[in-house]
Amino acid sequence: MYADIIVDITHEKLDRVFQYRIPTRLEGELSVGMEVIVPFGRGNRETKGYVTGLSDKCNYDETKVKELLDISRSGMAIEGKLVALAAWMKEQYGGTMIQSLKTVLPIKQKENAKVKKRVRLLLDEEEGKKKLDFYLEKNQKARARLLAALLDEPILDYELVSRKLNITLTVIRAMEEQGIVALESEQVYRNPVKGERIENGITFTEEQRHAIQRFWEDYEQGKRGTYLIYGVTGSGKTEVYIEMIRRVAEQGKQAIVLIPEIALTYQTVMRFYRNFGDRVSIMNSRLSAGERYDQMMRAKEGKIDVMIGPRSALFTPFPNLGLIVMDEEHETTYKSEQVPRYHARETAIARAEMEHASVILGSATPSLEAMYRAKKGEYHLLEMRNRSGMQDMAEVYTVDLREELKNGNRSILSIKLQELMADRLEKKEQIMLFLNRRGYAGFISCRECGHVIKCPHCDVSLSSHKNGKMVCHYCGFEEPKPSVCPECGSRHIGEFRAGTQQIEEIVKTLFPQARVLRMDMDTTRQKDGHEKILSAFANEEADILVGTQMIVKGHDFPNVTLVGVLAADMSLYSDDYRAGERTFQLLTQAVGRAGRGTKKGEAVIQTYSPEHYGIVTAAEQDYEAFYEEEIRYRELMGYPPAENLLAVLVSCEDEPLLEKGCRYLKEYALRFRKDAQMDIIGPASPGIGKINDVYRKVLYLKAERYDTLIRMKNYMEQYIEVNPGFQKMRIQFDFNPMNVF
DNA sequence: AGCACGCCGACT
DNA sequence: GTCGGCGTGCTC
Repeated sequence: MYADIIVDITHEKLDRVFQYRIPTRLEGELSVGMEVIVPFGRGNRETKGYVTGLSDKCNYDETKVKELLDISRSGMAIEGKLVALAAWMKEQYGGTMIQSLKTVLPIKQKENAKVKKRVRLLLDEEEGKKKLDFYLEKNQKARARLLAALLDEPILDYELVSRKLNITLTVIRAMEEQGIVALESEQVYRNPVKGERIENGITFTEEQRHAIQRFWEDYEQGKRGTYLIYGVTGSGKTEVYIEMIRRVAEQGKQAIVLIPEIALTYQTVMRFYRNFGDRVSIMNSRLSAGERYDQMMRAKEGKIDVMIGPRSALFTPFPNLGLIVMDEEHETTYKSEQVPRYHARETAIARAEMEHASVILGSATPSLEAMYRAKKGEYHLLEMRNRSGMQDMAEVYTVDLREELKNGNRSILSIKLQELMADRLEKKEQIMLFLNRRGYAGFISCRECGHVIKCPHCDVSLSSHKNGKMVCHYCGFEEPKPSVCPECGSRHIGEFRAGTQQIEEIVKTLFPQARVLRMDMDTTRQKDGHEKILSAFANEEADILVGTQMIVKGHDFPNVTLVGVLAADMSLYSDDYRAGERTFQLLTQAVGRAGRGTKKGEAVIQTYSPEHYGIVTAAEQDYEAFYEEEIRYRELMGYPPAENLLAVLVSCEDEPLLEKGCRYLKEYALRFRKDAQMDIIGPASPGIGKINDVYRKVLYLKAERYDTLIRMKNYMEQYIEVNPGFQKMRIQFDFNPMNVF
């Protein structure tokens, strides 16, 4: 037996697997994720390493393979656990072990290393000059070079010495032994935010107290689990998280708080700072690699109790993890779009199980997955239905755009919305106009009757292609675009097209006196564009903010009393099975933006399908009703979470070969399904059929049980590895995908 | 990163 | 010859 080992993860050149023979006495004892001691390099010095795989074949010159020495009992603590998590991720989501390890372990980068090594001159100037003459005389060039530089500047960065002066470590060591220089390292931690701890005697509502108590009773008894806090906007979820974390931290354990990147605002962070002082740290994409690494080291050394950050913060190397909080659990950014395509929710639960910690999921509009599991009893459901403040929910009007057309209004702004806008401008209150383009993929709909063309097999909208056809992204079904509506015969059928720029223009012509701000991909491209626009709007430098979904997340604008959702259908008829869920979430958030201050808010939802349950339930702010309806659809169609879906993305430069490969793969998979319940649909063309001259195809496997899909993934991975025909093809797996390819 | 190997100039 | 210093390249 042989073991794949990666040695201590510090150096780029060593960031690959080395194979070692497993001594008979350790056979059966060794498993993936363990920390071991191996002889390494010419001197066979003992080095720490991690087992990343086990096999009975030797892929290297048999005579050069060494035997591994022992299992390391000491450092088994943190990295070992994360390596085990990486192994779980590889098995769960596919890809290579190295890819998983890289997402899990903080990589020390050369110039950003935690310890900054410096070389210091120990001699005074006179002695130094004498020594320099001596070196020059003896023609010891490297030493002379270093000493000359040090006489100029007595302390030099090691980095500079080795790069610019081209002095190797051996030279420095030799001079160190002679007492001429010293090599020292200084710990420099960079802490991105400072704040002081303020104890606040907070009083909880009945619901908040109940949620905390439920969690804490279990925790004190040593019971760990996953809890879903379903709490409406304004019910005070953050205070609950903070209290739970405080109690866990008091027991000497640490907590990770995951939030969607976009919600990582100054206000959120300050709330945690006020409670945990400098025992809390933040991760975000704006931190440099070095700062990130420093945060990880602080965590590892027990210098902080709480780490806040997006998806990647899940891998904080806490020695004694007690709790993982995932706020806005339904957000799609928790799913990684790179291999391994892991979902932070599942991965958090897996990590918590491995390290005996609990997980708190929180949302005002829980994902179908989370609520489904909660209802099945896998998660504990904690509800908070009342707002802790006094403000009432906004009044919502649903406008039928088909009626508008009948009444001769062809504008994107309905009469109702125009009236309300005029009223707000008069009262000097603010307005948000929201165009939910997310997941928008050019569906075909009738402007007169609202009919949308769908796939007869998959019950998702067909996407319009430039070649005059409509296709299904799941099964590949194709049909020519119709010229009249198959429902009502109207000629007003076509692609729904509207952009934020056009809306801005229309608003400006209708209300020339209004100050309009636009926020979309174009206007936020520059650095901090996002923040600039939002703070300008918050300072009431504009009356109307027009934008895509990015305007409805986070930020509170107390003076906004009107929200207009211009075309709710855009996300409703995107081409994947999560369209309804996404629409409900976006509408709920959008409506929630209105009337956050003292004044009551109103919202207008414009749509061609006012009877669609996603829209009706969002207008009524009725999550329960939405969930019941949506889960029925998922069950009927076999979509997650009722069943499980695995997208297999195959790509290849050679198109005919790709098609052949997909057919083979499908046949092979069908042969191996044995008695397991499983369907395969496709191959279909993904949204982008070709990237950089590489063609792509997708197969979807649908199964009742998740482990059936994992087994199929493993079969397929094996199959393409041994079959030389697949050499030129790349294959990627995506479990329960959030987006269509 | 850390170690040995081999090249090169200086000195017995 | 051979000794010590220095740069290069490899590590299962």
